[in-house]
Amino acid sequence: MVQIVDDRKSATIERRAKLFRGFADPSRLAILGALCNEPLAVHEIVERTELSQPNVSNHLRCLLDCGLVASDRDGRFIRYRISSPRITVLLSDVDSLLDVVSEGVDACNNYRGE
Amino acid sequence: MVQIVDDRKSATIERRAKLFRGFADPSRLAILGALCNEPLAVHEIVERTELSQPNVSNHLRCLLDCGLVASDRDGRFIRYRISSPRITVLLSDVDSLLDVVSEGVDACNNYRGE
DNA sequence: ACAACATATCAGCGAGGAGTGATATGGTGC
DNA sequence: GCACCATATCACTCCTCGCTGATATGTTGT
Repeated sequence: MVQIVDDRKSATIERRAKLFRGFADPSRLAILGALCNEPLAVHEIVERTELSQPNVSNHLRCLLDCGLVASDRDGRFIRYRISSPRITVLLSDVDSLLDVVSEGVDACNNYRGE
Repeated sequence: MVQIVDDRKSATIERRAKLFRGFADPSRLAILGALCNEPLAVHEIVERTELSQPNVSNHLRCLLDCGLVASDRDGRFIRYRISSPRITVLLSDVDSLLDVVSEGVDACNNYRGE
């Protein structure tokens, strides 16, 4: 019983962490940022983010499997788009949190992030 | 000019990524989750999360420097608390996003997260 | 069917972070 | 001042992730 509750709790935490990790990468954020404006094909994402094509594809695969983006075939293109408005909400909430803590985040070098 | 804009943009993306990375760890999420209910001293966090004491201290240092938590000395204890309600907002955003994508997140094994 | 473009996949390398164990610092009450 | 508790710090190892380069798959027009 306690076991089950603990398992559930940690499962939830693991999920949250995993989802956060989906956002915790500059490349994926760049991709999501680009897709926030409009759906884009892979080569368009490559152009705008200046990431390599395999790199973009790899991240898109990850984002797709996680359900953060969706894809539609359009001729020989594959058009990707944000899967849920909640993602946009999350991204803008992060920005408003950054308004408060950006200074500290920049300064934090413990587990350095750059 | 374009340079500057690009730098700013990427700086923002880097910041977002760094901030997300702050949340992208089960231990830190457990700590933040514990602190969401009430301020706690370190040893209390250790008890509730069942993490090792040095581990908790390390993460607290990181969270403190990033400005995600704040601390007050109380006798020989040091009491930590969530620094901004926006953090709670962010955490609940993630949960509501998980309502939609948890299935996919569980399934995603590309960059495996467990 | 073939050429050209769009996208996906894979192996391998390099780097950064998380946890541990041992130890140091700091505050408290006797 | 000393024993004790609370917290912080440090060195080290392991593991995972992200990027690249080469290549495969797939689609379209001729």
